[in-house]
Amino acid sequence: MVTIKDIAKAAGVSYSTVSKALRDSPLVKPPTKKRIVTIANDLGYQPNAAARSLVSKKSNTIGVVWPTVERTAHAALITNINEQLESLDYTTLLSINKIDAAINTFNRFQVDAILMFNEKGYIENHYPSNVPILSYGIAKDPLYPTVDVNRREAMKLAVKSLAEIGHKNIAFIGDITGKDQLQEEKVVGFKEGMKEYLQDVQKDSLIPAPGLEMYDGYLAMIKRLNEPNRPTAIISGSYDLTKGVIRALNERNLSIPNDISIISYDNIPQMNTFDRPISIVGVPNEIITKTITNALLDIIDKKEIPNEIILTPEIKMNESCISI
Amino acid sequence: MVTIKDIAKAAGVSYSTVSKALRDSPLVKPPTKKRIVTIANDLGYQPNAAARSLVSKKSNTIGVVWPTVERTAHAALITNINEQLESLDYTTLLSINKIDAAINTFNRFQVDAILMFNEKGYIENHYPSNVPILSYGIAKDPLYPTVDVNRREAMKLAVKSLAEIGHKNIAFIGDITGKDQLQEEKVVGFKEGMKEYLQDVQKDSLIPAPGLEMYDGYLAMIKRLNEPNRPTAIISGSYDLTKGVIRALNERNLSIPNDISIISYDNIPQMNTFDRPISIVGVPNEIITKTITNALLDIIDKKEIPNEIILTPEIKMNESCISI
DNA sequence: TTGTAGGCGTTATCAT
DNA sequence: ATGATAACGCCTACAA
Repeated sequence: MVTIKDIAKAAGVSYSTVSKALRDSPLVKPPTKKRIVTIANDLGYQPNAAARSLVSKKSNTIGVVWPTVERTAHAALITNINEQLESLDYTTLLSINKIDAAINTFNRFQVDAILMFNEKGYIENHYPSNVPILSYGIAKDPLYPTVDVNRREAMKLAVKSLAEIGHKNIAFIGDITGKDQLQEEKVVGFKEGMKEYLQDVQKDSLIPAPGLEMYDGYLAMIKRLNEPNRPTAIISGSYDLTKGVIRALNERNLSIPNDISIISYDNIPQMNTFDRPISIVGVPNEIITKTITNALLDIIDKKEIPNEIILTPEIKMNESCISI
Repeated sequence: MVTIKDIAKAAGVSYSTVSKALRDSPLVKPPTKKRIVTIANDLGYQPNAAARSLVSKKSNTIGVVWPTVERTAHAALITNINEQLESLDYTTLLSINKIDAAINTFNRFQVDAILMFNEKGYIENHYPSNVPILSYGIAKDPLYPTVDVNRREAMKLAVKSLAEIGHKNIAFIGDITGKDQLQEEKVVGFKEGMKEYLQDVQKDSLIPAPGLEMYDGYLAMIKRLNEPNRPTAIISGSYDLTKGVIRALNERNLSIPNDISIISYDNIPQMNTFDRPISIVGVPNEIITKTITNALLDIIDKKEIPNEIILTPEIKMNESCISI
């Protein structure tokens, strides 16, 4: 392992000069600086994070608690956040350990902040941590400052938009079991919308998907199509479900939008990869990640941030929906 | 942040005694030790990883380079490895940055070893690193010690087993584009097996799946079933594809194994979640992870390890295959 | 403009 | 059995 002392020796200067040079301090003459930097590169110098954060109390690192790798739902989010933080000179480290273990690890490593993915929609415990924590998920009486998306509003918005162009028989497809709070919010929003903008939710307006994968959407939709009273519009709870729904409609030779209009939740770039445009409702991915990144930087700087940052969804209607 | 000095003050001892007590050294009297530990807990003491690894040159941490979170293929592997390392008192940290950036980060943090997921099947560059690197993926002329699975052998084994019970019309379903070396190995193995144990590969013995997800398997299989000369046995390239194949067969009212026998690659626990047993070929997940964990520990201890550790697949035949 | 010295939290080697 | 002290690699006043 090559240290600044090695560089100092090679450059014939003191190691504090090296330290300054490498941090591009104006206190060192350009030629000296240049020489030192060159030598550092030649030697393949890597600053020692341990030593650095020991003295500076800063690691320029963000820890992400991510207990369930298997769920790809948030992968796009993390990829994005990672990129943004990198451009800000922060390193992102992930831990897939249990929440408490992960938080412990990040405390020992003195990361500057912790981002906690609150996947199930609730956090049971308050975990002791010297490092500030930001949570992403449902913001109901949150133990930590929380960034969340107003899923309820998103669904109401979708219903409203469809009602405005004459739809009455609208169905929601998604997880309606109530086990996952994040999903439950969508159901509630849908119901509220139906009550507000139309008469009420008919029983069969909820199409239960056994899971949130594409295939679940496919199966659920096929099942629904075999029953009477076909809806004129579908609101899908997620991108993957939408994929399945489209496949089911294709299989039955039903046209979007002539037979069925469709709006999908999840405002992510992948939504544009369908063979036809699909109307979208949700908070754009970049807005979510930008918000999280900024909040992270703010809590690092010990700025006051609101305890709940609730993002408002947008709707992008296009030719996947027609008036009726 | 509470340090050992704070504890020392509170306990009325020197901080070096505290250090010993916390590391459970025999050099400190039991009562003193107990008192110190209690105080440490009360104060919520967390050892500082930076200071510790600075002096001990050890961080008890493994860095995992994982450039593509979106691919769930290795999620089960990582989860397992993480658990095993945790039980050995090692912490696992993931980075989804580009390979070179990730390796840099881990070098700065002085992790004890780096595990690199070689997802595409090849590593282009040799990345400078003071920390030893272990790679998981194709071991062809590897730049780093590598753990890999003999996918080729797995496919040959599958063909052999089917040939032995009388099958002649065997088809392989998977990625046959040759773009992914890991997948290509399977194709080669299948072809070799067909040549060795039967006459040859017929053209339509390869069923091309556009991707590796369940739905790809479903589509590809449906397409194949619409063509003449139905195979009597299918060898599937992955767990997800198998899910799709089964769905397609169900849809066409074809019975496993009466109409078609089936063997699937991927020896993972999830294989047991089908509604019927499916024959499996591959290296059991735990063996892969055990091997990786052990190799990691070995390179940390600077033990010599073979440059390539190629794992030999097993086959578990069951009632999803019948004689013909 | 450069060098010296103190300290970050911890471990390990000495003394006491 | 306990305490003092040097060292790990780096940063930052401060001195020269």
